[in-house]
Amino acid sequence: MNIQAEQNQGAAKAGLPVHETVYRSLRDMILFGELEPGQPVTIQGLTEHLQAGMTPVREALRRLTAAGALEFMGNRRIIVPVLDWSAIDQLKTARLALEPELAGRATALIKDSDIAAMKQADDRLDRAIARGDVHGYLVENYLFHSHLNEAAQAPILSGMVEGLWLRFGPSMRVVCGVMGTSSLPDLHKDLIEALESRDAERASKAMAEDVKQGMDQMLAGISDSIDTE
Amino acid sequence: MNIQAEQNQGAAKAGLPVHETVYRSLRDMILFGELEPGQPVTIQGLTEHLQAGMTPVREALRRLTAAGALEFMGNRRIIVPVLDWSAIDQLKTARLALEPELAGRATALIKDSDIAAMKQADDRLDRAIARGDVHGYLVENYLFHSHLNEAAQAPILSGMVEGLWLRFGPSMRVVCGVMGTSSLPDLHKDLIEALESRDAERASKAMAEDVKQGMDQMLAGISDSIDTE
DNA sequence: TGTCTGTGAATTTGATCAAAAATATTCAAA
DNA sequence: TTTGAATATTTTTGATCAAATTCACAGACA
Repeated sequence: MNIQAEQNQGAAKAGLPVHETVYRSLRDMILFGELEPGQPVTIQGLTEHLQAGMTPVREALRRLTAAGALEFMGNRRIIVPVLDWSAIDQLKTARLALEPELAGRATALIKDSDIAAMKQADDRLDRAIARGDVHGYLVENYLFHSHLNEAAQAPILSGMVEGLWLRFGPSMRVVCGVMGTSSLPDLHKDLIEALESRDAERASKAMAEDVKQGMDQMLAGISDSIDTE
Repeated sequence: MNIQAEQNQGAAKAGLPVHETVYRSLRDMILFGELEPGQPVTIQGLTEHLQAGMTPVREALRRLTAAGALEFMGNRRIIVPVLDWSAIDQLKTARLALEPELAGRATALIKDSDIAAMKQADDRLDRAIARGDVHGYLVENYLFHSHLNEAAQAPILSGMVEGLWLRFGPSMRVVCGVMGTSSLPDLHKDLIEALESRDAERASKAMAEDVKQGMDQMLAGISDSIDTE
């Protein structure tokens, strides 16, 4: 049995319905770069890959397409979206509109234990970069940000941000693969300091910078891939 | 056959898959106040109401719950969400972050024919208010805004906004019912003038005001309903 | 080039199973 | 006898699956 199928089985143990465990498996695959932009995603392929029935897979795919994490072509085909310049620009706009706001809101509410958890994630992130582990980088970076977003206690806003991450997840891997993880910006330290001193303004600014650098890197990666074709 | 089932059949004529037509029927029901906050939504009820099979209905429901338009309770039940103060506050924040941006982007791109269509929608909106037609108000108001959002040619951002409208759709009707449509703000005229003079800054500001007034009215409606219980 | 047909995948239906809610029933205590 | 809590039963509803259908694409053929 493959890794995803095992994880799917493991999640099922928790008494969750199959469509939910399938959804989570797929979400993680998208978020952490298991899927490549442009890659077709078939129902039957996933039923085998995840050891699940057709209906649960269909439902998980609908949820992901509704969120924009997958793209539904007219002709009953589903693919992993390929982001063009405009898409990345829009994602940058949306992230800049929401994530600094969440960081600001989180500052007043976040507990020391949460900050500690973020520090740990950031440490693991640094080590992942040091060993050139792209997957590890993606996981820890997501954990770092999502932990902060959760702390803001604004489920609607953080849910929207989650949707944005799902959209650019697959493209992240490609960009990281091209650029390497070494030169990636690290404003996380600044952000953590801002949180520790409960400086909402500074946290918000730091987050804005982090988002800006990340998305600009994606934009740069896109123009590269256009040049090299 | 009921109205929704007929519309569903009508949409099916266009060669669209059933799950798509079911989705659109349900989306319209949510958007235009056919469903009440707190109301349970059952799969089997919808299969009869929309004259469709189980699977397409399930898929439509998954899409809507993924968008936050419906809420998935722990015990397999789905209801129309009841918005509390925090939810409305978050929706206000998100709308203020996105819709003025879209209005600004649309200003440079919008065609005169689009502006004309918006004017017509606004006229119908005024007439709906005059005759106290809440449903007509909701429809035309949505058409007015979505027309503008489409013009911005930013499908990711306008998709996000669409999701927000789905979240507060059901609560809109309740608020309108309590307040009446007569006192609702009308910054649409100002917005249209800004578009005609291609003044992005002014269009953006006008949109921000419109959103602010609309959401503040919802917040006021909520505190009313708390007071009166 | 255009049409036809086969193949494979998506879609849809209907049936089955499992879970939760609603209803009815039992039994003990006042 | 009546009340009420606990329990059993029925019914409704959701979850899953497997079979049948529909549809889109690709290759064969005119």
